[in-house]
Amino acid sequence: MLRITLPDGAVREFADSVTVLDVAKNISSGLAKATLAGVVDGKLVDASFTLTTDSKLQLITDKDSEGLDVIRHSTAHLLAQAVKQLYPTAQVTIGPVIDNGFYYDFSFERPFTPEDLVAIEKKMANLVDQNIQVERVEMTREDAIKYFDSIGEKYKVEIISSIPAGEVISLYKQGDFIDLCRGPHVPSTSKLKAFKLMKVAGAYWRGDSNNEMLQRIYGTAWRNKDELKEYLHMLEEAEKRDHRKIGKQLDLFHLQEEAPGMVFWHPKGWAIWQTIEQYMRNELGKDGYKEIKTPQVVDKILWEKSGHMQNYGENMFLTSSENRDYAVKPMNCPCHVLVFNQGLKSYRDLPLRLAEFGSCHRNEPSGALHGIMRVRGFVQDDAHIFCTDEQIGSEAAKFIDLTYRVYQKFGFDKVDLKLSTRPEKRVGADELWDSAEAALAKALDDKGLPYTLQPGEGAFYGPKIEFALKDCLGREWQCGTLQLDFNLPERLGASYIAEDGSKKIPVMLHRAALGSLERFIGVLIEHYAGNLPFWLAPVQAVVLNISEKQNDYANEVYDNLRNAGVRAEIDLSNEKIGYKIRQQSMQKVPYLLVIGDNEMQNNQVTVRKQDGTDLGAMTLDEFLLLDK
RNA sequence: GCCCAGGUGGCUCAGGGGUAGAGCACUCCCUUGGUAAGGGAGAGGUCGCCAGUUCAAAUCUGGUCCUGGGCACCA
Repeated sequence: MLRITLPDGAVREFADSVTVLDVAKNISSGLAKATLAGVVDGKLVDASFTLTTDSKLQLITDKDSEGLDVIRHSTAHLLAQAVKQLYPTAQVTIGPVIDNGFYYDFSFERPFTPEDLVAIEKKMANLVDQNIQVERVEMTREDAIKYFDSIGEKYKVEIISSIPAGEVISLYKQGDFIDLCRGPHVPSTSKLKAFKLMKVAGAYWRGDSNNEMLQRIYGTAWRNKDELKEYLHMLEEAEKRDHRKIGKQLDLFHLQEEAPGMVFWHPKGWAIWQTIEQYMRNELGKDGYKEIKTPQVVDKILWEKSGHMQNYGENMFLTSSENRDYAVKPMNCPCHVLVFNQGLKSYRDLPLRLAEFGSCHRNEPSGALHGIMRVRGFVQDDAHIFCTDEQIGSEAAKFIDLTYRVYQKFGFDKVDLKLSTRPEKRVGADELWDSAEAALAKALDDKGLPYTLQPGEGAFYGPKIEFALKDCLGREWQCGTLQLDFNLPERLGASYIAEDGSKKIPVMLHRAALGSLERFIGVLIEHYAGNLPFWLAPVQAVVLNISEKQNDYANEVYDNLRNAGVRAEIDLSNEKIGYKIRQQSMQKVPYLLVIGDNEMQNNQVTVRKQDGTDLGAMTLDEFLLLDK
């Protein structure tokens, strides 16, 4: 007698052994049809899994997130099966589930073309129609290696060899296609109803750029056609928010090949920039930072002393003059230490917070560039805090507060936090790392902020906290950062006189809230789809006349707006009001001020918001109070 | 840096060995019109760059630069 306990506590009894699917059938035929897999005592298994002892069982259908993952995983196998049928010489490697879908990496003698994708997708649909059963087979390690070796799948052989001895080797067979896989999988290909192949891309075998480049086919898979359609629609909408597209439409900036990875800011884009910079300058002032400015081009010797030449040299732009070698600064930190080093410092001077909107250049690999999100020339809202060991915690807390305050102002409330701890290759005593990591973790915990731990991902000179924001396509961009540094002050000879009269080396905190302003503006544009809030909008209001008769009055309003500090423009062109409103609406201007005979007579303006709301007629003073 | 796909008027894109096309934008004229495109006329391109094949190259080939999607990278 076998007792199976279901999630609702109900117990069903069976003779001796029973499969997951049998249990589903025992409950209802509808459920049996919907069952994709099961969770037995916490472990995800196939629907064909046989239970032989009393167990807890949860049936998995496409309603469960595990079910969707199983669908995606099985769709990856379906892709591999289709590829093997169409191109028998292709070798299979790995095919995991990712956000919204899956990919599968192949080794093949020629690249897959977009036409190939169409053919493969067609073949996949055909295999679904055939309703092929998916079976699990277990093998010994030797047999599995022998088998994959015999069919020439050398990557699979390599994978099996790296599976720890003692682990069960499971294979999945659907028709004539057999793949090494942990599983579980859907019981038959007919369960896969909504998928689409998205793109081909190169990817290194085992993620190592020294290895062969494989061909990765990306796909998306869903529970049903409607969900698939919804996802594709979401992607289209996200593309409309792309900062590169909106940057062009709104005439904010451009990039061109004469300066790859460096931004040409246009008047409207620069207006956004200036607003942000001024705002940050003010916030930094509130927190006791002192702003400085340091050189762009600095003797190579400094970078050798700082360790940048050795550790970061490949990414630095070099130049020379009169037999002296220089580097264009990739970071501001060494220069800030040089400022700190001017004059004898006392413990009374600490914490010393030096801020700079410093322009940096990094020679990023060409393939890494991405709009204004990943560039070679950028400016950070950078600052370095020189402090004692004891001050690390409070300074970290103060900075986290600043960052959240600032993000909130810009409209971001979803931030991913990461704490990166000591890497294998590092400087500084372990006790120092212990206390530094603990100080950062405590600062986060004290504020009740959840974070992901990234063990070993810290910089060689200290642990760090990273603040990441997401772009419209879900890509994460690191913006804020807080890094402890026990190394650089010492290397560059920074010191202060402690309370007891001894000479000590200060700890240095590298920190930026927005990170690169270029990237931050890119994220902002996508976050708001170009509809920036009033305080950030490059053009805040446009004065529109109905006809020539109101030109003088319109100009007067326009002058008054600018005198009141509003970034205003005026359109007196010989066009109908509907046309002008369309033009300015597409430019995403927060307020349009319409002036006709009525307004002129009453000394008013009629205000139309960007979303189309008509706020009616009001005096200019009343308008100016709207966003106060 | 690596793999793949692109680069055609200001913008979005079509064309694809025989002397370059559309829509929008732009200029001028008519219209002075009340909340997302009024009408007419006109101007504008060495088809990314450099070679090669050809009687002839935007079109084919090679190289190169840039952009895009991934991968790798992001002390």
